[in-house]
Amino acid sequence: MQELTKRQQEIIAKSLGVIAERGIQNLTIKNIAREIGVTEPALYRHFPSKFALLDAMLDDLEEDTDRLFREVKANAGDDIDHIRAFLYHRLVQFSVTPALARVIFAEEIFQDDPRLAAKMIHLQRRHRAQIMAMIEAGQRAGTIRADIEAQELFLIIFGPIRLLIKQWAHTDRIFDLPERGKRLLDAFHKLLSTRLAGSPKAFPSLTQ
Amino acid sequence: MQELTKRQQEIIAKSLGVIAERGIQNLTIKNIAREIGVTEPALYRHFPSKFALLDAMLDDLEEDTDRLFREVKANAGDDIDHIRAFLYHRLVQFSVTPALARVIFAEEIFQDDPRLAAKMIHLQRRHRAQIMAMIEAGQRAGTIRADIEAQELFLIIFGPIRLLIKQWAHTDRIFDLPERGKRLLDAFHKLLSTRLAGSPKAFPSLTQ
Amino acid sequence: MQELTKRQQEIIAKSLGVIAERGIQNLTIKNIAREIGVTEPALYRHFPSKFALLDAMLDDLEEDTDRLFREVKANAGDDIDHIRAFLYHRLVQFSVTPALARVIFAEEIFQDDPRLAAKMIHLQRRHRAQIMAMIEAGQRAGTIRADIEAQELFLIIFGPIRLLIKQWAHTDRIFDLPERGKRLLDAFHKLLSTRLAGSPKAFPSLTQ
Amino acid sequence: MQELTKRQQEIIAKSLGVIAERGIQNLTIKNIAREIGVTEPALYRHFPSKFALLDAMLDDLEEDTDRLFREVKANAGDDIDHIRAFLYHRLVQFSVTPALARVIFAEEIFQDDPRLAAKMIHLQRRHRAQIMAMIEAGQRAGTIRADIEAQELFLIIFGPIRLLIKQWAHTDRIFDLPERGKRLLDAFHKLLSTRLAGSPKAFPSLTQ
DNA sequence: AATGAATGAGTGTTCATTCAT
DNA sequence: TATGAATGAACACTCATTCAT
Repeated sequence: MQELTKRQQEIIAKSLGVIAERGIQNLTIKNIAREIGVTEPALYRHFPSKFALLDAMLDDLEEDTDRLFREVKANAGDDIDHIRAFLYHRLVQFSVTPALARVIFAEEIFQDDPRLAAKMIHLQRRHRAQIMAMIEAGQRAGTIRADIEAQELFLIIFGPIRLLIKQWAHTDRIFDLPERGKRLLDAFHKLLSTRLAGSPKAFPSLTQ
Repeated sequence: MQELTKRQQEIIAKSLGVIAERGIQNLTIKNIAREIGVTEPALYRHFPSKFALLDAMLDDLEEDTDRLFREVKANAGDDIDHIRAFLYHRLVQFSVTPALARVIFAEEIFQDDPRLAAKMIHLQRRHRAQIMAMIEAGQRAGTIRADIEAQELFLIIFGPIRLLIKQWAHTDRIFDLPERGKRLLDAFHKLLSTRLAGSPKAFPSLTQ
Repeated sequence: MQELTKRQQEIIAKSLGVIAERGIQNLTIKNIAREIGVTEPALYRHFPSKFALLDAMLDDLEEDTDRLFREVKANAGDDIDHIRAFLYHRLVQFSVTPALARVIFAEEIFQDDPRLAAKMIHLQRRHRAQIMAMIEAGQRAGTIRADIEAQELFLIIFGPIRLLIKQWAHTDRIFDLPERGKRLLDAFHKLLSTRLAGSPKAFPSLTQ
Repeated sequence: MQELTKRQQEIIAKSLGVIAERGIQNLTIKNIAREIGVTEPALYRHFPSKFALLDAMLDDLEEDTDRLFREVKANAGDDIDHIRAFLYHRLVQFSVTPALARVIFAEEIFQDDPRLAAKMIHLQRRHRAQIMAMIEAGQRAGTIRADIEAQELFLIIFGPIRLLIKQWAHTDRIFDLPERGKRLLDAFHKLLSTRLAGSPKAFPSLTQ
């Protein structure tokens, strides 16, 4: 989790580009090198191995997500607002950097290296824990319906978002992801909030 | 979509075995051949290419799903019952043949071959259409809440199920998938049904 | 230590050829393949890895040596005759297959793989034990001088032979190895035998 | 054979360290640079190529050996004493700088570059000539038995020493090399000296 | 005197596929 | 219906070396 050099950041960025355009199974050293305009060995000056590159990529991803969690929590609103804001800005993030979506869904491939698989699982577990904590807090505070267990609510909230992202990625990003996401989040509001109907809060814009 | 020979069926079955045990990225001709106990060229007697094999595998999958749809619809109950029954039996199917779960989530890899990608998308589109039709029928019949569009309801129903399956696969199938699925489906009942509370129908057992 | 196929034997033979001509550090898959006249992947049909190839080569070597030991012991003569016969025929073997000499002296390179290093050491230990046993038997029988410990005698016998082989290999095999060996073995006779002077036995010719 | 700078000497010393710890086949520019704590290109300030480095290393080696010869000859004693003293102090040298042993036995690798190979051979030839001269002088003076040719005596003296060093290096230097060497040298005394039994001279300690 | 960034050639290895038998 | 033997293309990675700074 150390600081990345400029070049390392560039490599990760271009790698995400390769993933976005050709899928993660085509994220080869050769393809990355070609994208950057150098030969393959050049990459090894910046990352000691492909594993290290992917590892740094996942770290980057985790940091991004953590930052989003922090920013969302720093804003006003109750727990349900926080969850909705997190998910919304996540979708915005994806729509800006579509490769992230493909990375998220690439567990199958990370599965190949046990260390990356472990990291991916750890990463997902942490995010799940964050969301779960918000849900439970909302249930205790009475803003989220409590007749369904938090465990199930997590699936009900996160599952549709994931599926939406997947549909978006698979339809060549034909629709506006955040826009469709809003409708989904409104539905969440209707389904899960204990507040009487009434338009839910707008999403605060974040610094990044 | 032609009839498969006994040997072809065996190859597909063993291939699913390889996927279940080692992931789809390890579904190589060599691994399949080893599993069956023949040499690699032998496979080419039965399928002209790896593509053809995967193609047949997807056809198989589609047929399975279609059969499940038919059986579910043949049973009594309203639309919401049908949807719940379909999803429940899907989970049972997965828990019996875990490889199916990995195939479902392997779109990334099928993506490599445009023909397979198209087929995968077509397949998913068809299933989505079936579910959507049920949802819309339920909304018209007044059994499913109509204040959320069918489009969103589809995400809200299918997304959590997919995520549950993924969690199950990624935790080495540590929990009982159909059992956890039931709790999720109960939650769906609470969220989506217009019927007053009351235990939802039990799931009919199907022939297969 | 299983049976080798014809092709495997050929590969080992050609590999020895590569070693003889270009040194063991140039024993690359590419060079072997080129020598045989196939592409590199073809070799992997016959040996699963380069390690397996080298492993089989060492096994072959050990078998050869063991056979020589057996044949030598089957001949008449006392222990000192056996030792001398073993060494002489070893030199003949080397002069026929010069690559063997380079393999013998290639421990440095085998050292790279811990499994091969272990095998090489095991192999040398076994041969040393065989020679030592002969020396000690000779000392007990009174045919070999006993005022020097067997341990030292082993060095005194084997060391010069090794050095002679090395000189021969390093001078591009300019001299007749067995011929020069004979003179060395005669010297051994003078130095180590308790028998009165007199020409030592001639070397029986072996079947192979 | 020009003077080496301080930095060049350090590089050679660290290179010997790399050889001692990881073998000569791991003597890469990268490993040397890492050992010294600089980047790879830095080495090229001090040696124009890896060849030049190895070349200087061999020169160093030769100089060391020559110095030992001179010092040994400067001491009292007859030829057989000189030979024994030379060998003994060589063993001491090796036991102090184990890398030297690995260099000595790395001819295989030097073989790759014809210039280094030539140098190595030249070096060995010169040492051989020195030893041979001593042997022949001893034979003329009547202190070394003359019924075996000097050529063979060289093998009989140098071969066992080399083999001992090799055993020592290959057993991770488990035994005391000079100590075991003494016993070997005592055996030489018994075998080669014409002097009647009686403890051979002790080894003079040298200045270095 | 040293570095950051790069390279051409080469390493062992795996892949889907072909072909003669 | 299967095998033994092979292949072209690709894979991640290492090597000694160069060059601008």
